[in-house]
Amino acid sequence: MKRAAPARRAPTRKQQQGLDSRRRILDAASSLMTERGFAGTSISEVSRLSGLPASSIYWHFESKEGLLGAVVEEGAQRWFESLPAPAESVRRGARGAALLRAAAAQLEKGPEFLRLMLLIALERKEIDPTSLAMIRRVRRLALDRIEKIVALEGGAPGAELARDLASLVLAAADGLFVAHHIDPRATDLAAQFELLRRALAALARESKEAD
Amino acid sequence: MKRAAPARRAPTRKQQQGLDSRRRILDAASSLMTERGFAGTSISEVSRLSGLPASSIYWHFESKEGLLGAVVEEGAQRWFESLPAPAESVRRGARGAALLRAAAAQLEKGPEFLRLMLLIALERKEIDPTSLAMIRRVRRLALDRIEKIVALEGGAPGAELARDLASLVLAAADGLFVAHHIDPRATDLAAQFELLRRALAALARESKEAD
DNA sequence: CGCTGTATGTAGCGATCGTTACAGACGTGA
DNA sequence: TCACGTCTGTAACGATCGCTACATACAGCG
Repeated sequence: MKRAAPARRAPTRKQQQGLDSRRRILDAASSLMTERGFAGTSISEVSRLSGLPASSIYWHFESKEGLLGAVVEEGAQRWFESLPAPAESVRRGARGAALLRAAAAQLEKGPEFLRLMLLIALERKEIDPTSLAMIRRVRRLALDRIEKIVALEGGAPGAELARDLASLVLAAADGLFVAHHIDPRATDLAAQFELLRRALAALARESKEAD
Repeated sequence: MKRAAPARRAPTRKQQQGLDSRRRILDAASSLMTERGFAGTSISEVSRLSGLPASSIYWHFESKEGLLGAVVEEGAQRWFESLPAPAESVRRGARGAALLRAAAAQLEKGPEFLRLMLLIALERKEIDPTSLAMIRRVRRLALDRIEKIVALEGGAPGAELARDLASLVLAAADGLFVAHHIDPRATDLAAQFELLRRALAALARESKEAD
C-alpha cells in the first residue's frame, strides 16, 4: 500500500512522475532542514516549497523522521558520488595541493550537506540512530581519504600519526566551516588551510628527522 | 509594567524570589535549547523543567526570542567571568601547556555554552542579530586570548601569523568538539590538541629559521 | 469498456504551539 | 489596615503542528 518501491520492471509514466515528486520533496526538505534544523522545519513548509500537498509527502515517506532519514541518506549518497577518484596518480611532489583541494572541495561543493550533518549532530534529541550512523560512516570515509593524502604527502609517516593528522584536518575543516559561517568576511578559508598544511608538513618533517 | 528591572534600591524578598525564578527559567531554557535547539524547545517544556507556569516566563521575558537572547547573554557573561586571568605570569618556557590547558578548559568547563553557540550559529533562520553579535564578540575575545598565548609560545612570530594561528586553533577546537560529540570514543581530545600544538610549534620554529 | 494500482487533492483530526487575560497570593510602604 | 506593586496560578485564545481518511485523477492492462 504505502512506501513506493523503486519500480521493479518498467518505470511507467505515472511512476516516473512519482519519482520526480519524491525528488522535489527531498530537495525542499533538505534545503529547509539545512536552514532551520529538524524541529524548525514543518511539513506544511515542505509542502509549499515542493508544490505538493502534505498527503503526497506522506505517501512517499512514512513520517517526518523518515523524511529526515531519507534526506540524510540522499545527501550522503550524493556526497559519496561527488568524491574525486582516490587520486593514485597524484605525485608525492605535488606538495599539499591535493590535500588543500580535497578539503576545499568538501566545503565548496557540498556545504549544504555539511551544514545538515553538523546541525543534526548537535541537535541531540533522539535523532534517529540511522541518521547518526550514516553521519559517522560519512565522516569515517572522509577520514580514510584524508589519511591517504596525508600519508602520501608527509612521506609515509607512522600509520597512527597519519590517522591522527587526518582527524585533525577533518576537525579543522569543520571548525573553519563554522567560523566562515559565523563571520564570512573575517575568515579566509584558503589561507587557513594553507597554514594548516604548512604546520602539518613541518611536523612531519621534524618527526622524520627525529628517526 | 512588564520586564523586570534589575532592582534599583533594595532587593526586597519578593523581588529576590523573582530573581530566583528568573534564574531557574534561564537555566531550564539554556539546558533545553542546548539539547534541542531553539525551534525544538517549547515554552511548556521550559515551564515544566523550571517548575514555573508559562505566565511567569512571560512576566520575566517578553517572548520566546527574548528568552533566547537572555540565555545567550547570560551564558556569554558567565563565560567571560570563567576566563582565567590573562596569565602574565606564564613563562615562555612552559611549552604548550598553557595553550593546551586553555583550549581544553574551554571545552570542559563550558561545553553547554559552546554547543549553544554552534547550534544557533548553524540554525540560521532569522536568529535575532543581538545573539549573533554576542557570539561574534565571544569568539573575538577567545581569539585574542589564544593569540596572546600563541605569540608567547611561538617566540613572538609575526603579528599576522599569530592571528592566523589563533584562528586555526579556535577552528580546531570547535571541530574537535563536534567530532567528540559525534563519536566520543573515537576522539581523543587531549592527544589531538597536543598534536596540533606540536604542528604549530614546528611551523613557528621553521618560520623563525627562515629569517 | 471496466479493473487495478499509483499519485494527488480536500478536509479535517487531536494535540500542541506561543501568547494572553485575568484573578488571586504575597510582601511592602504608608 | 489598606492600597499597591510584584509574582504566580488557571484557563483559554487562535494558529499551526504532524498526520490521516477519503475521494478522486490518471495511466496501464485485460
